[in-house]
Amino acid sequence: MTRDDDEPVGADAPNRLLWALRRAELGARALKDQRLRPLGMVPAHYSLLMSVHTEPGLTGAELARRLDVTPQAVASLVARLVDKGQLERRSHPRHRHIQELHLTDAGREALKSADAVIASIEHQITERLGPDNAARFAALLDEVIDEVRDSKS
Amino acid sequence: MTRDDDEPVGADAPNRLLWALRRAELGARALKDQRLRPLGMVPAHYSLLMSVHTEPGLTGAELARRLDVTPQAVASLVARLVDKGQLERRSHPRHRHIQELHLTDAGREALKSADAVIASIEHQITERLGPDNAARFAALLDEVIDEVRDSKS
DNA sequence: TCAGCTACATCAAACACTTGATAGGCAACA
DNA sequence: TGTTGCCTATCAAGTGTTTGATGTAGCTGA
Repeated sequence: MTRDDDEPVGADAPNRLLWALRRAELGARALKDQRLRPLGMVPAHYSLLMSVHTEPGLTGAELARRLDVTPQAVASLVARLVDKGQLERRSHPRHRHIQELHLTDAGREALKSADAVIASIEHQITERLGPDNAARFAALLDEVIDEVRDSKS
Repeated sequence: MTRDDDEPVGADAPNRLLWALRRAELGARALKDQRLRPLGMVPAHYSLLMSVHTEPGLTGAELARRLDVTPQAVASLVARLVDKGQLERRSHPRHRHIQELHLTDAGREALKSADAVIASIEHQITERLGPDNAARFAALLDEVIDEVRDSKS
């Protein structure tokens, strides 16, 4: 019986970690989407508003890097949020053709509501895992982020 | 100073867990994509082939549920993989208009190469975390999956 | 001062996926 | 033995994102 290589792939054990990571993120995204929708918002809008709130004056290009999407995708989102009156474009003081992004009052209000929803999901998960495990989980995620970032470059 | 609510959202601490989860998955996906591309494959193809390998005879609709996408998206992927000769449609013995999906030899070969790549990424992360932490990480991910699945329904 | 470089923004086309709607077949139940 | 209901597959249209390419403005070094 020397036909160990008959099986094209090993048991699913080795792939479980990445698979679980994908499933968890997929599920979390779906949940966020479900609970954000009644507020007329989608996760992508929330992420963008939150980024601008954290770093006011961000440009479209920088935002694209933060969110890991293309500048065009950001432009599309920004256009929509500007239409909704939640976001504001201001021209950069030094570079005229560059646009700084800032939240409007309506944007801050929308973000506040959305953040309450996100925080509640966060809280729900933290409660399920327990505080210690939640902290450990966050630390492990950070290490995974580091590892994949390093080996990508 | 009773203006604690001046800040629309709390510190980014409460949102760190979901944010980290998203970043980790995003990074992992990018890494998979980067290393799979030289093999002429994308993560979506890999997932599909792996699912069919694990459960031969899967139908398009069932596959859609496994992968959390719509049947149409699956049909599109399947069509491409059939063109590449890696996947085969067979009509279901009882239900004629239903198509079972099976890997071809070429598909098994492609999956084998791709799985080696994925396993190496998995191994790399496991090594970084350490075996104990990797196991704990997988367990925590499973719990998160459970939690979001339960609260979605 | 003036090339060359870099970075931002944006237009246009291609692509992938979703939502919505249609058709056909099997099965269970009256 | 119809007939209702569910599930599958697939077509068509709409949406969001990426890829590719263009124009423009500031920075840098000769």
